[in-house]
This record gives sequence, structure tokens and C-alpha cells, in this order.
Amino acid sequence: MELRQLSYFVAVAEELHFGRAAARGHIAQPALSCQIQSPEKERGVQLFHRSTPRVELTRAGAVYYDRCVRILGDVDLSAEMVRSAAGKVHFTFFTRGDGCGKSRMEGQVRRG
Amino acid sequence: MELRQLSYFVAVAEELHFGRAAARGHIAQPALSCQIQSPEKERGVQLFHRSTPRVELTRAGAVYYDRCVRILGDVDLSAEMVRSAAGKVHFTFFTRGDGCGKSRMEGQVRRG
DNA sequence: TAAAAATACTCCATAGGTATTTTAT
DNA sequence: ATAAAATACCTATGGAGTATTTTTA
Repeated sequence: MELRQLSYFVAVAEELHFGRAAARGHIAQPALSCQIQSPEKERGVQLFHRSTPRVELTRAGAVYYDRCVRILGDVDLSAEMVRSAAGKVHFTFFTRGDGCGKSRMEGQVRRG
Repeated sequence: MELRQLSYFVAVAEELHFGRAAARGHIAQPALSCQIQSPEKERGVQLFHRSTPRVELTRAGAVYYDRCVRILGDVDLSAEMVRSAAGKVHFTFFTRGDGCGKSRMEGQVRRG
């Protein structure tokens, strides 16, 4: 379970429509479907009721939704707190791509 | 920022030693270093003070540590709540590998 | 000089994409 | 018949590994 999945889940829970939720998350619909199914399969808990054009939250899904909103809000607040502790004005959260992995020098000349 | 990174950070903050923290997180030391540096670089905030054998939390790092502990605890609690809402006994959080991406059938015969 | 963190660079798991099929109205 | 989600399969980003190089006490 990762924060990205929590926000995808929140998007679907609020839109009750995979297509719109996918657009909102700047992700393709099948990728979103997959990211929603993962936790469901992983822990054998159904979060949504699908009957093709109708998507509804299950009881467990509703509980999960509340928790996700809380956690994501908390994460944002944390960013704010760290920012102010560091005496910074700018502090972006949720950036994609960390700079780990593949070299950052990519596409540039590399030492003499 | 992802939950995995939060737990890595918590490990380093508690051990104040990248090697031990890496062992605790079942990850290699350079990979851990990288995961800790990412948020620091990404937002230009120093979380640790490094003077080779001495690792210390900065002020911002201490704030972040408290927030991380809170968030991770909240995530665990959420799992618990969803589990009980679904009337399940078993509910594992933080599993690696979601079943997305690469086919799940891997290594098996695939349709006829 | 020794112990520990940071680089360098490589690999592969998996998030995400496109094409297509299934399903329910 | 149609709109929407699921499945199949592919690509490529980035998380993690090994080897090596700083660094400073």
C-alpha cells in the first residue's frame, strides 16, 4: 500500500466512475483499475461494488475512504510542518520521480 | 513521497546509523541513502546532519519523524478498521508487489 | 586508518500505457 | 447497441543491488 494508491482510491470513491477518476489522476483507466484491484485482491476485501455502469462503495470501502482522506490530509499537513520547521516557504509534496535509480546525468556528457 | 520512504526514514531516525537502519529495513545501505536523500533534495530540506560516523536529526528531521510515526500508525489502524468493517480476521498491510504490471500467470501455461 | 556514508552504474520489478474484450443496461 | 470496467500484453521508470570511492574522527 502506497500513498499514490490511496489518492487513486479517493478519486474513484469520489467520482464513482473509473474513467473520470483516471482522468483526474492523470492515469489511464486500465492502470487505475489495476491499482484499485490490487489492494482488494491482496487482502481479499472488496472496496467497490461494480455492476458495469454503476460503481458503489462497499461498507469496507466507505471506511477505507474516510481513512484515506484523513491520512492524505495528514501527509499534506506534515509537509507544511516540515517546511515551517526548516524555515522554507516552498515545499512540494507528491512529486513523481525521486532522483534515485537511473542516473540523473542521463543524456549528458559524463566526465571527460 | 511514499509510505515505504516514511518507514525507511523512521528506521534511520531511530538507529541514527544508515547501516543498521538498512539491515532493519531489509534493504542495502546505498539504496537507503538514496531513498533518504530523495525527499531532502526534492524539497531542499535537510533531515539529517551527517559528519561521517555521526548521524543526527535536524530540527526539520525531528518534526518529520514525529509526523511519520503518526502517519504510519494511522495507516496500520486503517488496515485494522477496514478488516473489521469487512468482517475479516486477516488483513496484511504493506505487502510488496501488488499483482499489477507483469502478468500474474508468469511461469504458467497461458490459455490453450 | 578504519568505519561509515555517498557515488557510480547496472538490473529488474512494477507502475503505467495501448488495444481489445466482456458485461450489464 | 453502447458505455464502462476488466483483461491481455508491452514499455520504461525508478527502487534496489554490487562495487567502489570519499570522508572525518
